[in-house]
Amino acid sequence: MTINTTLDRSAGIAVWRQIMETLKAEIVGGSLEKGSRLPPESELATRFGVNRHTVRRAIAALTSEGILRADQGRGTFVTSAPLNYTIGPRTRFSEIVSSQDRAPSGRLIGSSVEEADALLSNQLEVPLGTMLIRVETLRVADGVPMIVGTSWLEQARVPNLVRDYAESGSITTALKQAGIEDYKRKQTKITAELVELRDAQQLGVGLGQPVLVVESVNLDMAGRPIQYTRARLAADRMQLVVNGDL
Amino acid sequence: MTINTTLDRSAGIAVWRQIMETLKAEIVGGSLEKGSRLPPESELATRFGVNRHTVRRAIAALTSEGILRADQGRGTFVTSAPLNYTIGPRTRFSEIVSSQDRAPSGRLIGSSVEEADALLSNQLEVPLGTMLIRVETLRVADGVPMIVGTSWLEQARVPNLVRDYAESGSITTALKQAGIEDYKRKQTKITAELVELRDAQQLGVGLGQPVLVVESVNLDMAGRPIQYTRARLAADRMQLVVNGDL
DNA sequence: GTAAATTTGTTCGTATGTATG
DNA sequence: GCATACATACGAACAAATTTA
Repeated sequence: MTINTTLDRSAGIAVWRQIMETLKAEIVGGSLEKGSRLPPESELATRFGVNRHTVRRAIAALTSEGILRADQGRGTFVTSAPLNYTIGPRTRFSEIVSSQDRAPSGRLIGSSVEEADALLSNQLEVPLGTMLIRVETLRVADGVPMIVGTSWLEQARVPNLVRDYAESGSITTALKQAGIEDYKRKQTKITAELVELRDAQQLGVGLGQPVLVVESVNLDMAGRPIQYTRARLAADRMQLVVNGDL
Repeated sequence: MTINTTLDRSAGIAVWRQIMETLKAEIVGGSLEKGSRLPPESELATRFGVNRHTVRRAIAALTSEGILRADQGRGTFVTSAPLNYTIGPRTRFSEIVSSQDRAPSGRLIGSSVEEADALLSNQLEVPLGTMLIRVETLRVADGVPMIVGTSWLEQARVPNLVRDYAESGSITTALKQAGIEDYKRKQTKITAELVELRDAQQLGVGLGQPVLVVESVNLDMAGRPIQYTRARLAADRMQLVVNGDL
């Protein structure tokens, strides 16, 4: 299925960029699989109703992102497949990534201690003003930034979280060292926004691009909220997959 | 909180558009409330490091979207705040998006017959070239357009789908008349994209805004795919909520 | 193995859109 | 409104690498 390709020439978005986005969406959507060959530039130019140069620029942008590779005389090929991120009761980023043969890594990019405001006290079921640890993390697969996440946890329950996370690169491991053996997802809220500057820099996403925003609450085995997270996902590289009814 | 902004001059997105998106994000984010006055153009020009002409163009775009109103001599004011519409535990996503069945305030905005391409034949498990019915629907809540959906079904299995849908306003009913008593959701994929021109018009969303894209497959009771749907949701008005007990 | 066809890569020129001052 | 600089888009031609007949 080729995605609808009506180009808008007065929206303040360059045509080559609109074509780039369309192609990327088709790759993420699965119409163009990893390893498959793109139609020739001349054919794409006809399809989009533009000059071949314009298609070439879109391809060049995708090439510099590592999504395509062009071989003179042979064609242009899809080099990276989209990462599918399945959410469910036992969502673990590292499990998802490694099951798709990619090397997972989480990096701590910041942390602070702050008091619970109304939203956080409600989500974590703690009194207003409770001291919370806030950690900012960047999750990378195969060297490609995928997710920027901000998590809040009750400081009293995980006093050494920042140190343990920095050592292991894994929240699961850090929580275990605080005596929390396992946890499960309570609820997940999903929406889309335009990327903010800091996230754009962290994710290597262009300004004006959309990100998936996933807000979630994790419960310990006693059903008590342990972690509230607001994650921003590079939408052009990821897709959430939910099995069964939604 | 003003959203910090580094402008990119060769990203294929015009500077006036980057400024427009930044201002819109601040309005959506609540920094600029409805009725409040924008800083003067000259001040915004300084803040963004651009010429006043460029700021004016961004403001003009927001004015034509009905978000701002400029009064000569007085200033520029925020005239509309975005509304939020949450899909929660009480609102089944499937009821709203693909099936549009039990509460048929969905409207048929188009239909056609086409051959299955690689993606569709894979999703629906039919041979390449199988004749499919494609239906386009628009879902409106409280008079506000929320979702544009495109569904494909095998024509041989539901030859009178369009007529039956038009009569009943319900895909469930139309499927029953084709002998398909019930169906269930197989899988849902979620990603975010920039809105396409046609969807922007249908949804009343500004170009350059993100939409949630939800792709889903429905199975009949024998486990055979019956319907593949690709729905686009106005992300600034909606939020998907997934409960942990999937 | 060679020639032709295909496909990407490069270089001109021209016109239009965007942003500044 | 006007002059300037740069980015974007188009068109034509040709070169280089590869595949196909």
